[in-house]
Amino acid sequence: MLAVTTLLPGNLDGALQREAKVTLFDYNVLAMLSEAEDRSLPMSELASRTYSSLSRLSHVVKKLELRGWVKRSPCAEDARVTMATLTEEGYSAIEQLAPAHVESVRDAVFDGLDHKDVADLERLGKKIVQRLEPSSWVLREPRINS
Amino acid sequence: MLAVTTLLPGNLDGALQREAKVTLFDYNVLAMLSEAEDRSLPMSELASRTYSSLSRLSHVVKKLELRGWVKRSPCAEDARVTMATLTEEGYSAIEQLAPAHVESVRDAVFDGLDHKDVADLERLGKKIVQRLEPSSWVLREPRINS
DNA sequence: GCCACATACTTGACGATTCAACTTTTCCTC
DNA sequence: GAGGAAAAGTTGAATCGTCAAGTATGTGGC
Repeated sequence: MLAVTTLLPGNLDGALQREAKVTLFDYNVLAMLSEAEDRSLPMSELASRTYSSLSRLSHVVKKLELRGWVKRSPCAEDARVTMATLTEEGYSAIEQLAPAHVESVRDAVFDGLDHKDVADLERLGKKIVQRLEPSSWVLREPRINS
Repeated sequence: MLAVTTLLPGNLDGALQREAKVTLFDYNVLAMLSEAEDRSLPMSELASRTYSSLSRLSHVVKKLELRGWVKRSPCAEDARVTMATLTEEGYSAIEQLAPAHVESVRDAVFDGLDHKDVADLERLGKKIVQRLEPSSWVLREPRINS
């Protein structure tokens, strides 16, 4: 497990880094925003979807904002929350990055597994996440179009 | 998978950090040394067993040396290699840490899985490592006393 | 309607990690 | 046996992540 949890992020991160000076975590932030309604999420929601602390996210979003990929704005209903929104540039950025990243993931993981393996992987992954973060969104997800 | 590879190391690392100001990676370095012959390994071998770069390992071993847990010495046969050796203090340190860490791992992973799950986990883990680092020691290990 | 507590977020400092450069020693080839 | 490539480490700078502290806003009890 140590091998997997060390090598896999390292591998994916390395590929993204070489490709575009972007971290796996950066990528994931952009990805979550790109899939969200209005390409926007409150910081705390984004933190929980990326499994990160608010602090870490705050630093990273600042960096991404400097690159012009994300912007932050206050929320009308609750003055405590900050909304992070993907900009057009941010959207094109992730659109460009996605194919190579998907390919990396396939390469590193899925090309070596058959259908049963993938099903097992999902089952086991969920069981483990269940213990670590029972409230994680991956455990909800009823998959609308299945 | 992202959830697992993020939450699991985070969880274990956090526990060790709180317990003893030690990283999961530090722990792993100590553990690998403690299981090695003479509690010693060449830096490069240690790096490969901990899935780290030589650079990362070098920094960490320097830190552990400062704590008095590890010492480094040149190797007679090959003047390029330096040997990392666990000191007595280092050994007691990991002896003290181990029970709590094992408990964390059980808690986070194995308590939620049955026997079949564990077998599947091993199979999948190996398949993935196979693609990422075919030379990894976890794939050899014929388990002498099984 | 005020006090305490919880939530949402930011910041700065510190420690960890990566990256690129460099040194030293060994191995290979001619 | 000289020259060049590869292997083993180390180092310093830059980036990343974590932690503790701080601010501002909301919420619930009395």
